[in-house]
Amino acid sequence: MDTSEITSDHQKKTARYAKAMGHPIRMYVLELLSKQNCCYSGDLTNILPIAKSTLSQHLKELKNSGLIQGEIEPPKIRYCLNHEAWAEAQKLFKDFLGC
Amino acid sequence: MDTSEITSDHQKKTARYAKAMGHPIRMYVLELLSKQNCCYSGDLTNILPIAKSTLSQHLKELKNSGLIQGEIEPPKIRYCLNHEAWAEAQKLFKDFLGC
DNA sequence: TTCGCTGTTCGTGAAATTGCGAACAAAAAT
DNA sequence: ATTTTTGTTCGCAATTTCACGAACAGCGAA
Repeated sequence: MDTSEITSDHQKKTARYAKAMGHPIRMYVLELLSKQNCCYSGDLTNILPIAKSTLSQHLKELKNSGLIQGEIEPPKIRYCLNHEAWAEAQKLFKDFLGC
Repeated sequence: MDTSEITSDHQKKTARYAKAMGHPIRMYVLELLSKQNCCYSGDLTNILPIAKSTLSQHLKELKNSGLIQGEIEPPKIRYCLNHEAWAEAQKLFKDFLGC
């Protein structure tokens, strides 16, 4: 079905950000990045008890949502928050939750 | 794998709330309830271009997350926010997003 | 007792998600 | 040139999600 006429653009956007946050591993990554600015994928692989392919998938989902971005520093990749998207998410959830 | 030792309780909780918010239809319902206090399932069925069984599934997901609750007023059901869970979600997302 | 209304559950199908190991690719190190 | 390191992608399996129509269940109305 097509709900595009009922649900608003900000509802779709908020839902998209929420979906990206809807997994504890991704919450962990986002919280880590909001505290320390950036991190390396390899470091996360050493910390988190999941396969590096699984971590790669989670990071991809966060990138696809726009919340983080990765900068290649061969052979590593440095991940950080995408501040533009982060600010947008802040505003959307503040408006939505009223806090 | 078991990430229960790495991801914290608040990260799991925030992820759970985020998951419930991760669909535009559920965002629509939550926003409606935050504005007008309560609504009837049947009214939503008339507004939203989705099958009533689909709406029932979405409402069930919101109930399972704790964000809403339904009160039976035969033959209808009246849905409203669960203010305790809503307040918790407000705090969790405020702490997480820093807004 | 039967009918009508409201909402849920079931079964289905398709798609998405989640996890993994293996294979691959790019770059640096040797 | 080869090896090592880092991270991605593929294929797989299992599960979940999302959508629906049909059947079911509870209640009030007739």
